[in-house]
Amino acid sequence: MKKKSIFEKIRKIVSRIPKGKVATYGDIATMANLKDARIVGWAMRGNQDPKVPCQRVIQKGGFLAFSYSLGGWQEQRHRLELDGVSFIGERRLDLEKYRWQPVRRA
DNA sequence: CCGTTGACCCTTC
DNA sequence: AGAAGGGCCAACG
Repeated sequence: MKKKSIFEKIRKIVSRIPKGKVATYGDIATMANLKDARIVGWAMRGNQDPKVPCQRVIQKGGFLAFSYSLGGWQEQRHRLELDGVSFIGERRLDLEKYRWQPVRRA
């Protein structure tokens, strides 16, 4: 069995985020069996794959990431708006409403 | 192999 | 209530 990089794992998880939903780095880190959210961000930063909706990956509290490699947080916000996500402030969204939780009761 | 970096989060002063 | 620092894990040089 070939050793898969964490990016492969993260990419798979992020790809599973449904449209109109968002996930935090901390949650994704937990999903990937990791203990730190930085690794999640690091994986994206080094590999901005268009197949990975890294736009749906935000910070805790619903705040967008400041360093979005694909054009900044405003570009990320734009993409999320296209997903149907309503923003509260300049770079904040309703995390309580759009938080993607994989196994939270059917 | 050791040191540095990194799109973060939490605890403490 | 606000600000500062440490911590954790993985890849790159």
